[in-house]
Amino acid sequence: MATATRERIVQTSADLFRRQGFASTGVKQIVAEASAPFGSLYHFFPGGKEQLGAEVIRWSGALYGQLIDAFFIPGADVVSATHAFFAGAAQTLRETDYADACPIATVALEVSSTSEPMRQACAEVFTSWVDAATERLVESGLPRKRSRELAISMLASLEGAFVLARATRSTEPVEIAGAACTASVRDAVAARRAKGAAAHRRKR
Amino acid sequence: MATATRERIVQTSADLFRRQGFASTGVKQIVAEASAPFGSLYHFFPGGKEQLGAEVIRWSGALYGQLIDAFFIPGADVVSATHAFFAGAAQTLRETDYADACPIATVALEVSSTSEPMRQACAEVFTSWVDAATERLVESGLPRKRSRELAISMLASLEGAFVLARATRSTEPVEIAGAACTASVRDAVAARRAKGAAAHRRKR
DNA sequence: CCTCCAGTAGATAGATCGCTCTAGCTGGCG
DNA sequence: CGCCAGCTAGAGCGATCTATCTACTGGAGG
Repeated sequence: MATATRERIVQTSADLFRRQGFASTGVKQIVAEASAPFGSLYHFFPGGKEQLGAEVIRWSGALYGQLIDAFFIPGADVVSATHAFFAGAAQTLRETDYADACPIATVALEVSSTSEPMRQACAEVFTSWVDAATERLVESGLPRKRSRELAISMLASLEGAFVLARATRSTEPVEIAGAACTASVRDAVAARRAKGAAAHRRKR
Repeated sequence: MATATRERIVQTSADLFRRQGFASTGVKQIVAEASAPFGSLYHFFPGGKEQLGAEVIRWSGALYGQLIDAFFIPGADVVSATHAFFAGAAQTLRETDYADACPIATVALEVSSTSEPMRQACAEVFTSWVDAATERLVESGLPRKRSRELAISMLASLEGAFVLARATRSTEPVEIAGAACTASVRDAVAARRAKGAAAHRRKR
C-alpha cells in the first residue's frame, strides 16, 4: 500500500483540525497521532502545512458532502429528511462529547483572513454542499431559486447551531435550528403544492 | 489614566482574535499592535494568554450585546428590526473586507474542546445574547417559549451565515439567512395577532 | 545482479512561542 | 523631600513551531 501513510495523515489531520483548529495543531502532533514518519509528511505535501490543510479541507468536504445525499434520497420526503439531518447532527455531537461538528468550520474561520488557498478550499466545499442540497430540493419539486435559498439558510443554521452547541455543550441549538428549518421546508413544499393545485385547477 | 494600557490590550486582542483566531495570535503581536509594554500584559493578566482570552471574550460579548438592544428598541417593530440587524451585519462585512463578523465565534470553535475557562466564557456570552434577544421579542408581544426559539435560531443563522460569508467572500448567505429569519419573526407575530384576535372575539 | 527511486526515519536548523525575571520609572502620599 | 505602589520596559529562558537536510530501506525493472 503505497499511499496508506498519506491517507492516514490526511484523516488524522482532519480529526485534529476539527477538534482544535488548524493553528493549534502541530505537524509533530499529526505525524505522531498518525504513526507516520515525519519525513513522509513533507514528502507527500511539499507545500507544507498549508497544502496539507487545503487538501484536508477538500477531503473532509467531499466526505461530509455524501451525508447530504445519504439523507436527502431522491423520491423521499424532504421535510422528514431535513428533520432527520439535524437530529443526526445532534446525536453525533452528543456521542462525541461535542467534538465532531462541522469538519471545516473552525478552519474556515481561522484562515479566511490569513490564507488565500485554504480560504478558497473552504469556499469550494461550502459551495458544493449548497449545490448538492439545492439539487435534492429541486428534485423534490421546489423551484430552483427557492431551493437555493433554503439550502443556504439550512447550512447557515446548522453551522451556527454547531458553534452554539459546542460552546454551551448542549444540543438544544441544533434541535431548535432543525425545527425552524424543517418548518421552512414544509412551508415551501406546501406553497408549491398550493400553486401546483391552482395550476391544475386552471388547466381543466 | 491608570488602565488605558490594559484597555488597549483588550481591544487590540479582540480585533486580532476576531480576524485570525486565538491560537495564531501571539502575545508579542498583541503588545506590538497595542503599543503596550510587554511586561504590562503579564502585570494585568497574571493568568497569561488564557486569562486574557477569557476576558476578551466577555468584553467583546458585552460590547456586541449592546447591538441587540440598539436594533430591537422596545416598542419598535421587531420584523423590520430583524431585517435591519442582518442588513447591518452584511454591510459591516463588506466594509471591513469580510473581517469583522462575530467577535468570538472563531475563538469559540477553537477553544471549546481545549480550554474549559474560555469555553465557559463563550457559553456565557452566547447565553446572554440569547437572553437579551428573547426579552426584546417577549416585549413585542410574543410568547416566551416562541421568543426563545426565535432568538436561538436567529443567532445560529447569523453565526453560520458569517462562516459562509467569510469563506466565500460574499454577503449573500447573510442576506438569505436574514430574509429567512425575518419571515419567521413575521409569521410568529402574525400567529400571535391571530390568536389574540381570536381570544378577543371569544371574550365579547 | 545492480540500479533506481519512492518512501521511511529522524536529527537539526532557525524562528517564534508563552512566559519569567529584574530593573527602572513615575506620581501621589506621608 | 523620601518612600512605596503601580506600571513600564525589555532581555532572555526553555519549549515548541515549521521546514529542511541527509541517510537509510525495500522492492520493481533492466
